Amino acid sequence: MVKHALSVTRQADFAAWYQEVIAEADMAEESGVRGCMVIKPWGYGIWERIQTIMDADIKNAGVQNCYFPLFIPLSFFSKEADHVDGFAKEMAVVTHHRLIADGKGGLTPDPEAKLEEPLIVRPTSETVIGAAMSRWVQSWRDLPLKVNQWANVVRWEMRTRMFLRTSEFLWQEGHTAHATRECAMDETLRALEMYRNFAEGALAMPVVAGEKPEHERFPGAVATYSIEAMMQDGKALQAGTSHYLGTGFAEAAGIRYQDKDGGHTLCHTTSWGVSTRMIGGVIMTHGDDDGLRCPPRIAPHQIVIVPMLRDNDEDQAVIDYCRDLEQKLKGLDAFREPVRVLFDASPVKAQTKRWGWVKKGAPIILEIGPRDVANGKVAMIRRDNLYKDDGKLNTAFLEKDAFLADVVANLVDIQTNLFEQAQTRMQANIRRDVTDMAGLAAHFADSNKNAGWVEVQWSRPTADDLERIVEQLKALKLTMRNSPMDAAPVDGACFFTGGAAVERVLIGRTY
RNA sequence: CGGGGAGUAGCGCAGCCUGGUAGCGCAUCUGGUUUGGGACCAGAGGGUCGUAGGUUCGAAUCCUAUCUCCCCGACCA
Repeated sequence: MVKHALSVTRQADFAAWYQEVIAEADMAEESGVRGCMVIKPWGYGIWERIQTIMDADIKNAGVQNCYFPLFIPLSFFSKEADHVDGFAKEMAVVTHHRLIADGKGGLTPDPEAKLEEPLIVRPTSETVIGAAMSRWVQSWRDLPLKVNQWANVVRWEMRTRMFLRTSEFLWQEGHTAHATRECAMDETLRALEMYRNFAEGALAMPVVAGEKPEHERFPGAVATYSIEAMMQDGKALQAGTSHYLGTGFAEAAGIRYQDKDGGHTLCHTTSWGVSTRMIGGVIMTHGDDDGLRCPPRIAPHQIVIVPMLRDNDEDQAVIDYCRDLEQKLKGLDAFREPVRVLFDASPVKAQTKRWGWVKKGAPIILEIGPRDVANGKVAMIRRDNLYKDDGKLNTAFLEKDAFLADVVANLVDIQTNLFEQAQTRMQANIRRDVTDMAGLAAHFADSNKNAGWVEVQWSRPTADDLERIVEQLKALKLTMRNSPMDAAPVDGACFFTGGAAVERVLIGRTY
């Protein structure tokens, strides 16, 4: 029987396990403000890694970073009707600009300082950026216009969960304007592919990229695409979205260009984003009963050196040996970046440090004691392979030089291993042999097991027909996730209507 | 936003029913003995009991309001 670092297992209570990982890995904590969290150094460090890698991808695609205001005038926001319908219910509104004493020792908004026009706190920035684009775009020579911002946004959520759905969250939002529908669609799909590659390559999180059904679209979008990841409990997590917005936002904001013939034409716009939600996805994709397993590419520290100090004369030799290792490791490159190594010299017991780094998910933990110094060895723990078959810690005692020669390959192997484990699990849990609603209900009947997703063929009905289907699925607590880009061609009848199928769609439970 | 549960030391909890100025385990600090699967012994420090009102001679305890968290539902780019 293996003794695990966490008190709750995934099997026993997945939701409680998820919260314990966040607490024990010291990633985030409650803030006292409803739905808002404090992101602590280990959690924020992972976010910084996500930013670093994705920011390079974004710039590589010819997109430039900007910053737009947190506050949006209500009148800007009101311009696109569908957009308003989608977001109005969850908006934070600023109505005053000054506080005065309330006479009871506290403060209250000064009624004299009411804003003439309320400001909303951005839930997304299509409207302000659209206003800027309308100034920036004059001629066909100004297109395409591609900007991105890293920012916080606020959506007044009724029910929140750390990283997965918080009232305030951090994200990047890319916004582009193009001359034609084709160019805008290319950009929408480019962003989607960028996200797929990032999720799979950097987060080691397999995803299905596809188009959202009509009723799951972003408010105001003509087409919405997503990457969907499967968590260890089988639920889907929408981990990134990309929208083709047509000309609706351009019309609302007045984004027009003068073409070569002198005519004024509306632009086609896109927007796309990923958020701190991805961190929740990493936890639920790679975490185990000992905490997080952080993929090396996004681990703030890829290798942590823990000295086994004993408050005696041997300590200095151990410290020197560790420092030497630290310097040699820092000179190496993995994934085309310098290796990130931490020598954890904090005045804490070695065993406590070890389990702390296990829970945080540091990919490689080195334990260095006097015996290693004397023998020229290191004791290495790989976080993706923590235990031996007998349940004991799988510590490898390696010659220092051999360790240094293999360490980059080990990091790459951990990254690959985490991806393959998740990939195998996802593929094993997508079923394609469910043929009717009764079968679907039966498949998802036991909510305790990982039911995964079911892929069906459908005719993509609209209006009332679609609504009826959505209601049927809702009764089973199911939703349509997306229609995979790389699904097999259709070869049968619609799962719901019996008509001719036009595409495949994934059905599952969701976060 | 509806239903349910909870908020007492850094963490996990008891005390509340039956009001009398707060306790346990872990963690922390000091000293000693230890040390490669989360050490042991001894001593010590730490809490306006979520917040604000009310009842009372007296409130963690009773009443009211409110904030935050968790679960279920509705909602959800």
